[in-house]
Amino acid sequence: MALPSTDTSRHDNTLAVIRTLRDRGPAARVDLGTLNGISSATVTSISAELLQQGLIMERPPEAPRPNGRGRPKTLIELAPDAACVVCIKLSINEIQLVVGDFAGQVRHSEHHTVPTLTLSADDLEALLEEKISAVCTQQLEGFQRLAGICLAVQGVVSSQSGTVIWSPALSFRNAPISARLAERFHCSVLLENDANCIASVLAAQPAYADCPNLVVIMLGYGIGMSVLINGVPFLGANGSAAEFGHSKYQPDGALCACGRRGCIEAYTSDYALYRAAAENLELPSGDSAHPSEQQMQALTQLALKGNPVAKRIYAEAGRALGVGIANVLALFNPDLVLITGSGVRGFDAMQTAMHGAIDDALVAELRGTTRIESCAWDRDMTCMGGIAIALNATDSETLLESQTAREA
Amino acid sequence: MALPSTDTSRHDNTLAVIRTLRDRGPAARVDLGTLNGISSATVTSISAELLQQGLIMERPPEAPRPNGRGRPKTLIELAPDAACVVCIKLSINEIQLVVGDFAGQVRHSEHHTVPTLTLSADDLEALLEEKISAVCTQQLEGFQRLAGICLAVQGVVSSQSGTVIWSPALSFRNAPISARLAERFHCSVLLENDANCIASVLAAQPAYADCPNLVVIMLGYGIGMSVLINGVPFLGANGSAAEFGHSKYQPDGALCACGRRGCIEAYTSDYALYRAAAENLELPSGDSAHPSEQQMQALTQLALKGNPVAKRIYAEAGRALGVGIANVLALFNPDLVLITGSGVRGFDAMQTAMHGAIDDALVAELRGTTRIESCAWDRDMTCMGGIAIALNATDSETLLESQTAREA
DNA sequence: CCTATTTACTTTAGGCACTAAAATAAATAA
DNA sequence: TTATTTATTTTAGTGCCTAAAGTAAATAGG
Repeated sequence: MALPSTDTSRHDNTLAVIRTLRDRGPAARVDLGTLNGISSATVTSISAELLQQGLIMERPPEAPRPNGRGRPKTLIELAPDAACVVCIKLSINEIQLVVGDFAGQVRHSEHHTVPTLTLSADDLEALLEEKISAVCTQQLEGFQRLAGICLAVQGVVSSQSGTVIWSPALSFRNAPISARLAERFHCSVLLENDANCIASVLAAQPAYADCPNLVVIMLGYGIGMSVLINGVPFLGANGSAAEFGHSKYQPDGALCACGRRGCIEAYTSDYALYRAAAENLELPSGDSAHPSEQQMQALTQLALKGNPVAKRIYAEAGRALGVGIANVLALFNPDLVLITGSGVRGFDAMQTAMHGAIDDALVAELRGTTRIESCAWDRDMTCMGGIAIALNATDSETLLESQTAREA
Repeated sequence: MALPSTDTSRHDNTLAVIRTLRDRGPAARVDLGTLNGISSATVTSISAELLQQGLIMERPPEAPRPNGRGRPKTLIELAPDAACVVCIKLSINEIQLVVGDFAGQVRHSEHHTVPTLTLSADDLEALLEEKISAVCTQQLEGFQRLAGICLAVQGVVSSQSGTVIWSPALSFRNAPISARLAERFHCSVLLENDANCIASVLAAQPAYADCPNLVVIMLGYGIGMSVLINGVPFLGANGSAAEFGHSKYQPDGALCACGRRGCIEAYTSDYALYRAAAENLELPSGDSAHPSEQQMQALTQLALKGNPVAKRIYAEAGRALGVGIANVLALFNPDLVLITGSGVRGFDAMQTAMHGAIDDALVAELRGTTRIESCAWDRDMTCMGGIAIALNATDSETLLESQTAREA
C-alpha cells in the first residue's frame, strides 16, 4: 500500500548533503548531520545510497595523523566524474564555454570570438550545438554524463520558457533557444541572465553570507543588475525584472541604446561615457559605439588624473548611478548593493558624485542601513555562477535518474 | 524514543485545513482533502483533533435536500468564537479599530479622531492600550481569547522588531510600540505597513488570483506601495522596501514632505496637487497642507471638467506617476500594477499622461505584459487586511497552545 | 603491550504521518 | 426493501526519522 510517498524529507535531506559537500568540500558524516540539522544515523543511510549510486566516494584515511583521540572521521566527497555541466556565456562578439564537474570545479574553459550580432536564432543554436559537441568529444571522456547546460545571456531572458526576449548581443528577439540543445544533448538546458549568475557566485561567498537581500549592479558596455531576495534571484513575472540600466535618471534625458531617453545606462555605461568624451577629448581611435577596454582605460585614467572634462563626465555618470541606486534603496531596501562588472574600473571617479546623489535623494530613514560597496571584476565569474546554478538544478534530476535506473 | 518530530507535515496540513475553511467557508472533509492534496483519511484525523480543541464545529445537516445521492457531506467550519483578533489602523489624526473573529468576519468597527501628530510614543501606547481594553470588555465577551493584534501604520515600520521607523502620522521616530501591548494583552502584536494590509486583501480576491507578483500603489495624502512576490509581501532588509512615493521623478524637482526634492509624492499626492493648484486657482479654504476630501474632490472636478490649470497639474502628476511606474516595471516586472487609495478619485485625470510617460520611458520588451489597473477605494480595506494577516499569523500559535494545554 | 577512554559510524527499536483499501454510514433510485 | 452511490472512519502497511545501544578505530597512560 501507500505507494506514492508525499514526504519529501528524504529527498530534501539528500540534496542538503550533496550541496554541503559541494560548498564545503569533503566532510564526515557527523559533521554533515550537524550542519544540516539531521541525525548522523540519517546521514549514514543517505550516504550509503549515494555511495551505491556512485555519486559520492569515501576518501581514504589521510596519512597525517588526525587531531585528538577517538575514531578518526571518514570523509566523504562528491565523485567529481559522476556528471558534468557546461556553461556558455554569450556576450557581444564573444562566447565563453566552461565545463564544470559534479563537485563544482572548473575543468575546462575556452573563448571564441563570434560576430554574435550577425547570427540568426538558427545560426546561434547550430553554433552552440557544434561547440558543445566539440567539447563533449574532447573533454568529457571521463564523465559519466552531461547533466545540464546553462546559457548565461546578457539581457532579458525567460528562464521558464527558455526564450531570449531581448539581448544586446543578439539582433533577433523572442527566440526560444534552449529546446534544441535539450533535445540534442538529452539534458536540461537553463537560460539565465548573466547578472543572476554573478550574483549567485557572490552571494555564496562567506563575506556576503549575512546579506540575504543582495543587489548586484554590473557596470560595463551595458548596465545589468540582479536582485537576490532571501538568497534567491528575483525574476519577476516574465524574467525582465531588475532592468536597472533602463530605469530613469532624467525624463527626456540622454539617448539610450534601447531607443528611449534618460535611462541610467545612457549616462553610466561604457558607450555613454565614451560618447560624452568623444566630443571633447582626443581619444584612442576605434569603434566609438563599442569602445574597447583600452579606450575605456584611457578615459578612466584621464578622469582619475584630473582632466576636467573627463572628471565632469564621470561625475555625471556617478550622479545618474546614485539616483538609480536611491530608487533601488527606496524600492528594495537590500542589505547590500555590490557594484562590479568591467566598468568598476571607473568607480573611483564616480563614487563621490554617486554618494552625493544618494544623500540628496533620500532622508536617513529611507536610505536605511544598506551598505554600498564595489567588488573587483573577474570575467570568469559569470560562468562559475552558471556552473553552480546548473549543478543545483540538476542534482534533483540526477538523484531521480539514478533511482529509476537502480529500480529497473 | 524519537521525541522531537522533525516532520512538519501534520502542522502544515492542519494549517492548510484551517486556511481553506477561512478562505472558502464551510466544507466537507473530502473536499478539504482534494483542495489541499491530502487524503480524506488524513482530513478525518486532523478534523478530529481540531474538533476536540474547539477550533472547528460540525455544521448540522441542512434541511434542504442535498443534491444527488450518496451519503450527504458533513460540513465543518471554523468556530467563530474560538478566538478573535484586533486590527488598529493608524493614520493622520484618526485611528480605526476593528475586531475580527476566528472565521475572519468583522464583528465590530469603530473610528476615533485623535491628534496623532501631538502624541509621544508613550501617549500612543497608552491610548492604544485604553482603546483595546475598552473593546475587550465591551465586545469580546463571547470569545475564548484575544489571539492577536495588528497595527496597520502608514510609513516605514519594522515588523520583526515592532518598531515604527518613520510615519507621517506620528512626530516621533524609531519607537518600538508593540512590546507593551503584547505584554498587556498576552498575545502577539504585529506591526504592518498599511499598504501591505491592503495588498493582502486584494491579492486574496479571485479576480487577482492569477497575479502572484502584484504591485499595489496607494494614492492619497501620501503615496504608498506594497509589492507581493509570489503572494507574500516583500519587506526588504528592514521593512522600508517599496517606498515608491520617495523614488525619484526629477532630481532637484519639487519639494517633498520628506524634505528632499523630486520624489513622485511631491507631484502626485494630495498635498502636492493642492499645493500646485493653490497658487493659481480659487479653491475652498482650509488647511492647504492637509487638504480635505472635499477640497480634493473640488480640485479633481475642475480637472475633469476641463479647467486648463487643473488639467495641467493632473497631467504632470500623471507623468510623475508614469515615470515611477516605469521604474517599477523595469525593476520588478510584476503581473499587475493596481492603483488605489483615496487619490484614485483623480486617476482619470492623470491616466493619459501616465500611460504616455510609461510608453516614453520603456521599449516594449522592457514594458512587458504588465497590466496597469485602478481599483475603487474602500477605507475599511486596510483593517480587513490586518485582520486576515493577524489570523494567519496566530493560527500556528493557536494550534500550539491548544496542544500544550491539552497535554497538561 | 594492554586497557580505558574517546570519538565516529552503524544497527536496532520505536514513533509519527501519510496513504490505499476495507468497512461502515447514510442518503437516493428502483 | 434492496441496490447503488457517496462520505467518512478504521485498518494495515510503508517510509522516514531519531535516540539509544552496539561496534569500530583511534589515543593516553600505565
